Amino acid sequence: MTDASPARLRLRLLLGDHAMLGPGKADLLANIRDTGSISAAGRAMGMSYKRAWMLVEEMNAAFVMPLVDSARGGPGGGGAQLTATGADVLARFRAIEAAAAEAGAADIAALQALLAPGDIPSQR
Amino acid sequence: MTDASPARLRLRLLLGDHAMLGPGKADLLANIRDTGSISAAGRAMGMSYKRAWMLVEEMNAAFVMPLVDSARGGPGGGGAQLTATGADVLARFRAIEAAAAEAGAADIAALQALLAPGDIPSQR
DNA sequence: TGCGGATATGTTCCGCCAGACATAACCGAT
DNA sequence: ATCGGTTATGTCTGGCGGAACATATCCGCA
Repeated sequence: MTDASPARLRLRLLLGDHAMLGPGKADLLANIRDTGSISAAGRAMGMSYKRAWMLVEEMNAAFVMPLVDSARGGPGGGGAQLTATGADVLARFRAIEAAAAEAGAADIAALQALLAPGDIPSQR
Repeated sequence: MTDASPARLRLRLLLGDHAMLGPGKADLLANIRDTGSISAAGRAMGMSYKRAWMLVEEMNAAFVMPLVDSARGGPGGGGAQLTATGADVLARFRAIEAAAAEAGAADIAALQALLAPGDIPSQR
């Protein structure tokens, strides 16, 4: 069956000592790629610019190369795009998400079958 | 020192509408099974009894059958053990964790190779 | 050459969640 | 009958993360 239900598996990678990568940063990367701007990406996901920028700073600092390339001024006042490393990191995180969801699909379904009625999203 | 073990992938299952199962609850289940007591399990993991009990209550409410069976009074003042459902849920969660870690191992390693020096735990 | 939009960064303030503390009820054991 | 250890549950408070607000800076463009 096609899995029409929403993503029910959130995973967070503890890569370094304090460097971590989770759904929030991944979504932010995707939105930056789509919008070409940190502030627009933040707005798109109801996140303050400051928070978005802090996350970008964390990611840029955590890896050998920045994941997001930003420029002040310029056409439209400035902008930001993913670097090749950024696109790679995002793609790999999505791949891990997909692989994990697939690998655990059977057990996840089994757990959902044990859920109490009323907590099941399809049956409100 | 808290994390000498290579815990590099934390996953959290969003099973129902608001029911979620993560590493904290899984560890709590394991400790309850080992100690036979909610309070002892909480102490073992540096968690207040109240928090431990709240997590147990959440889990018991989320599933069709309780995961933890508890009794007041009795030998030793009382106690708690995992039900068959509880043991099953715990085992399945561990299985999902293992499967996810294995399924994403290659990409995780690739991401770690992109880490900036200084954040790498193996090079402390 | 000033304007505008975006990045970059600091400060202040408030909500809320986690833990500390308190208490009741339960029941085998002594 | 009392004690002790545990479950069960409420209240209160402090800290902390995040939101809101404020600015400074950059640079293409009209």
